[in-house]
Amino acid sequence: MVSLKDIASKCNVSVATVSKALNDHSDIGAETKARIRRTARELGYVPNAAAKSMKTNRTHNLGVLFMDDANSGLQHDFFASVLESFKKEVEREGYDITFISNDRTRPGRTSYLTHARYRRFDGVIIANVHFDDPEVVELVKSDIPVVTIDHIYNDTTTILSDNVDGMKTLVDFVVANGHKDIAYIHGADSSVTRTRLVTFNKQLEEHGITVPDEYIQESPYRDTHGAYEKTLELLDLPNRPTCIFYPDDYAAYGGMRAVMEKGLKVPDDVSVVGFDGIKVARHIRPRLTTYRQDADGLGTQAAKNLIDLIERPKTTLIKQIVVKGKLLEGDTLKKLN
Amino acid sequence: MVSLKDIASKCNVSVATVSKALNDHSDIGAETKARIRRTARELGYVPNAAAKSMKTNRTHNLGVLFMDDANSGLQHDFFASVLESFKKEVEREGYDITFISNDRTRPGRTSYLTHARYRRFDGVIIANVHFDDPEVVELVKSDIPVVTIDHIYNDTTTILSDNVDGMKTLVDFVVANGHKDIAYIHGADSSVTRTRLVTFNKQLEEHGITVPDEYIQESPYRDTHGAYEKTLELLDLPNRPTCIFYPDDYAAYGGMRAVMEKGLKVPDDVSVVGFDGIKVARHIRPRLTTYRQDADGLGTQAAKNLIDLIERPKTTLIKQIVVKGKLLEGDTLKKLN
DNA sequence: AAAACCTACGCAAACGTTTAAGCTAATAAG
DNA sequence: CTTATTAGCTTAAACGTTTGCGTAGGTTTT
Repeated sequence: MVSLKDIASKCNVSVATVSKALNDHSDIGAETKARIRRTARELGYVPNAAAKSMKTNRTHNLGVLFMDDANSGLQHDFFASVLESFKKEVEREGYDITFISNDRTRPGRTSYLTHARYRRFDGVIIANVHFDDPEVVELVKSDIPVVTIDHIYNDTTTILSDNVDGMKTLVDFVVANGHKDIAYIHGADSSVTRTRLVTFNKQLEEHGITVPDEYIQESPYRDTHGAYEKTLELLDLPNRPTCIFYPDDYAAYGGMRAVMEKGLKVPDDVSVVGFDGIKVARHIRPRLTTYRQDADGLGTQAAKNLIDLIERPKTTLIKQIVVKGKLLEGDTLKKLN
Repeated sequence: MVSLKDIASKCNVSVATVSKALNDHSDIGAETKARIRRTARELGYVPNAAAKSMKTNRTHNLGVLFMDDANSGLQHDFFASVLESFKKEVEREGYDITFISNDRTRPGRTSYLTHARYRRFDGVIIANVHFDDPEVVELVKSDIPVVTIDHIYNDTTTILSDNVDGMKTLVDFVVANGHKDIAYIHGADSSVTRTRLVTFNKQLEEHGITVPDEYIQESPYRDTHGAYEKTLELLDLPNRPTCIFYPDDYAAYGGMRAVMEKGLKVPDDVSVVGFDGIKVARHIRPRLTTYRQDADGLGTQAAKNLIDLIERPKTTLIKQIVVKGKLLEGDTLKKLN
């Protein structure tokens, strides 16, 4: 590997001069600069990120921490979308991204924070983990700039999908279509889940609709089978709901399966409403009626804010940024009026 | 950040001793070692990957290069699965992964190879890119250990999905179910596409079936709309096929839509066969009949072989490893006999 | 013509490691 | 009792950068 030293000796200047020339410092003569740069190009010089980072204390490398319950990792559509746009945005600013390994079973593994320190990440984005995990909390509380997705900590910038708007929008839409018997299979307990559930109840109340207890069920996120079974229970109810809300689109597909297997039709007999707006759903008939979270927006906002936090720590505030999604009208909601 | 130096002065030993103690060298006394290690723990010492890499010329960091035509990035199910298992496997061996940025439009960007050199990746995995892109070729030809997915270069270890087996299996299965009029909408030209197409024709020939030219159509990978339109054309043929093969599962869904919109039924009127085995397809009815590529196997093999290449260069051969998938029977193929 | 000021470069230290080689004192061998 | 051996530690150089400070020579100001 060719280093500054090689260029220096070839140009008969000092290493310092070469460094300054390549970094375009003002105290190097124009023709010297040109000569050094030409030589650098000729020799195929590539700077060494490690050496650079030792001096500058900046790696231009960001850590990504992610893990969901189902351990779906990168196959989690929503997270993949967020990460993809995050990646694009940070790359524009010259940053790379590296995963913080989350294999908790590996012998000799280090904590998330230790890993982040080892790699000297300039910042970290955290999504979809167990936010109350002590290791996650430790990382969040450290001096490393952090942006979280969909979870609020004190003193940490958070990018939130607008779950309130989402649930309100869906409820309003469903009610506007004449539904009154609306069930909700919500996800496992988390701040997001609570927000949605509270909003669900509140918004229906606004419309003067009360929800019987047995209409509210719980099933993990992205668990088609769980949703399938809960749906069967709901369908067996004497007062069968006309519409069922699901925690996410995957679950909704599980629910649709249950409906069909009962010999019923979506949406003629039962309407189905998802949450997420996974990409593939647009390509499948019937199209799911759902609330599309703006994953791209979340990723981009996360990137911008994290970089601000890193590069302009003095002037950057800790913020909570809410990103609206939008209703995706599909074919799984029946018009009752 | 606490460094070896801090530990050294606290323990009244030299920095060298600390380094050796932490790396368990044999020429440090047992009690000294213990004392140093305890102090390191107390001070919260975390080694500096950059400094380490400068001395050892190893970063324990691997580059990931990926881009598909549709620019779906991480949202590409198949690649996400491959990458996920690759990631898990390399993390077990103490490696991290970092993306090689592929935004070709960014001003001041560097080539893939330059990026890889800048970060001093120990190795690189390449998937789904334009394999004849000069920048990719440059990277492959460099001295950096490389493993490619689904594309063969000379002198590069490749992990291949068994497209021959896949297509044979599908053809055999479809023919065994009594189909004789089988159309194939294949993907855009690539080595994978060619392999599948050749095998498709050959295997049908084996069964004594000839395929009319108009049954062979082209539509890009993962393009539901393209597949939709080609399917419409096929359905308008006087000799309408009884079964249509698609380049991938996404495309298959596009095809199914076309069938439905024509007022026909899958599989009663037209059978549909995909390729890939995307995860979500298992949750949606009707279940797609397809060939599930073993993405996990590909990722794991890629990881193992890349690490071998890095850690045991002398004794590791350049290989081409074929990973079989398996037939996924769904509900989209009609039994005609 | 002396004083002040640029311009363009070099010097050297520093970042945090690793490691070959050297040194000292204690122990084992002859 | 001398001499080789060994255990345990230190010294110092090196990896490839960046950057504050120094300085020599030239140019401008008084």
